[in-house]
Amino acid sequence: MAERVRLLDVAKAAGVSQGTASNAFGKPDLVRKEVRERILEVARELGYRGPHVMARMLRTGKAGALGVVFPDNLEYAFSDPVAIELLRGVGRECARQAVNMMIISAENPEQAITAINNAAVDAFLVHCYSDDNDIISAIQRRNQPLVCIDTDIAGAAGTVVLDDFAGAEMAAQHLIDCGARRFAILSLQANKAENFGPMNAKRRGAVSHRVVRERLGGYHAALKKAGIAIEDIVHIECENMSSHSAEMVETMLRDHPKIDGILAMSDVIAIGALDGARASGRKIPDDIKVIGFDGIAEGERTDPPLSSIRQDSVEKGRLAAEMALGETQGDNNRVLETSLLVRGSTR
Amino acid sequence: MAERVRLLDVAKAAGVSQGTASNAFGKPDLVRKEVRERILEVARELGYRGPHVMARMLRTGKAGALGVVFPDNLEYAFSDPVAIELLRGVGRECARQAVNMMIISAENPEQAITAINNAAVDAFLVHCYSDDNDIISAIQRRNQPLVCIDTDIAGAAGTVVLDDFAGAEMAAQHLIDCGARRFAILSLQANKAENFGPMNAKRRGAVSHRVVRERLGGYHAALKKAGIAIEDIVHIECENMSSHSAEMVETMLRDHPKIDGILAMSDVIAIGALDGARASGRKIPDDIKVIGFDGIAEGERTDPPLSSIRQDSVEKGRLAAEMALGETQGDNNRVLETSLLVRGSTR
DNA sequence: TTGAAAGCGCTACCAG
DNA sequence: CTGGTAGCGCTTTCAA
Repeated sequence: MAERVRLLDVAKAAGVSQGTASNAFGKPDLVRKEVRERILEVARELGYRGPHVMARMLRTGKAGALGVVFPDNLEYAFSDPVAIELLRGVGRECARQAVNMMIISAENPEQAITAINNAAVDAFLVHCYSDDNDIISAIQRRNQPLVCIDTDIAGAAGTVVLDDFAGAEMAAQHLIDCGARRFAILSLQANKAENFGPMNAKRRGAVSHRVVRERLGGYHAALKKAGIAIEDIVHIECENMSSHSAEMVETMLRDHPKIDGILAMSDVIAIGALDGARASGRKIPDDIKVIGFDGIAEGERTDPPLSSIRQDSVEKGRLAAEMALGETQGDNNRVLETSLLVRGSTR
Repeated sequence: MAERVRLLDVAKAAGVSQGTASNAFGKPDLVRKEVRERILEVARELGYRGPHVMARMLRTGKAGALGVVFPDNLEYAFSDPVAIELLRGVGRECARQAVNMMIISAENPEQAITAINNAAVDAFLVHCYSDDNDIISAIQRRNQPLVCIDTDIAGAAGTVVLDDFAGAEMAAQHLIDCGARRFAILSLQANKAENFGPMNAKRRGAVSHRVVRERLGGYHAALKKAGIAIEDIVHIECENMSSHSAEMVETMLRDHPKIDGILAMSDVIAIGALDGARASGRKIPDDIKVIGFDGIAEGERTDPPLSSIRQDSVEKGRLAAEMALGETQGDNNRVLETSLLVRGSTR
């Protein structure tokens, strides 16, 4: 590889100072047209590739990139449909603001901390369920704007969450309206430690993930209002994977054959629930009604199509990116609304 | 915000030279344990946040990130299931090599060029169909390793493509084996210019996108061998969107009601074809057989489940990332194989 | 408008 | 093992 041509070389060859040459590239208005064109011409002749990115970064202190981190599970970003929608929204806003998008990737938490420390970015976006986390501390140590999605983090520059309580309440109320009386709740992971399977009262009381806590609260509120005792509800903690929830549901229906309403905290879980219920010989929605949460596109093509609580994940991502990149203008705590999406699995 | 603490401040306060302080962070083995611990202690007291990323980059010349570009359509990355699988593979390899992943984002080609010039990365990965492209020129101007996926680019450090010809041949042969005789080919976009709708012979001769050219060749080879004249095949160029291909197929079946085999160049297109055929009153696979290309997960849940040519997009992405980040070891032109995936839409 | 020169903060080298 | 120091390539004052 030939030796790199530097701005100074161009300046000398063009007979101008380095400062003027710099302006020819970065602030064309400040250089007389004639001079500017000569500089660009000389640059081309010398094979100058334009200002060195890292040098400019160091000088200006701007990275021109937004860091995106998924601390709970770093490969999750490209596996979960909801995370992908989020990324689509983030990408859209980044494009609008002419900023690149840095996905922080790592195989384990320790490596993630290094990855964060090595990332040349101007701000961070974090999607996670938990808030006590070495990864998050590492981000905060960088002392750059940090916006978190779906959880509250102390000291964050902004927060974008859903009105999860209201959404869950809506879901449960809908199943009640459809005539369900014996409920199972399929929960997302509730704590840092993986502990899948039936949840007893103690575990339900120790939920640390905000999303799970809120949605559980919403479900319970609606069911209680309908005269259903919390103790009569079956609670199961699932991995956010259809194949896993399908198994869980098969087992569950063996132990609790009278269940006629399933409240799933994600559509991915709900889709597995449809499979599990069908495999257990149930007709949906006649024998069991199922409602998910998120409103992902895949829910249109399940058998039967999945009812859900719709959220706008794309907009959630876009908004978060806007907050992270923005000049912290005004309201930094956004709560987005959800809506009921009725499809075949509940009617 | 408080004034930034620099490494020199730490060094002074700890009574060591800047070089030693640097080593305490970056090359701990070179510093006596006792000294190192004092340095780290002092750093903590002073609130030093660790080496400045951009400064280190400038000094070492390493960015610790891989740039990923989708020149054909910059929002495409998070919309197309195949692109997402690709990203998952790229992300996996980046994680393995402890490198972050920079998604180049932009709203238009001009802005994309700026985005590329502003990206602090060590190598580029490009997924595209066309090879003549201002965006690609901009990447090449950076003079960094460039690996391209699904197309050949002159001067690339590496290339990962599919054996598209063989895959397409397999698809067409399968439909023939299933008894189809009157074919329609639903093509991906064939050229830079969008020109959706029926393709005449002239347009078929002017296909610039490698993937389309190869797959078309494969389809034709198998059909010709079965005694079917190319002129009797209906060719339609589709946008890679199910809703679009569904419309196209409805129209097509009105004009060519006897079609009994559909060869789609992507599963996304094929899924729309299923919808369109069903809307036109056809039974699948009895009246029409449909086979896609890619083998995406969504194909399992369509009605009926979609037959396809399976490719391993995750591995494709991973391999490309490995080549881009690697020391250019050995074979830089990989051709991946495909396999036939028979499901309900062809039996 | 243009030129000269001062760093941005760090790592790598070389000498001890 | 440690210290001193050059310089990565650029942008941005400040003066002319």
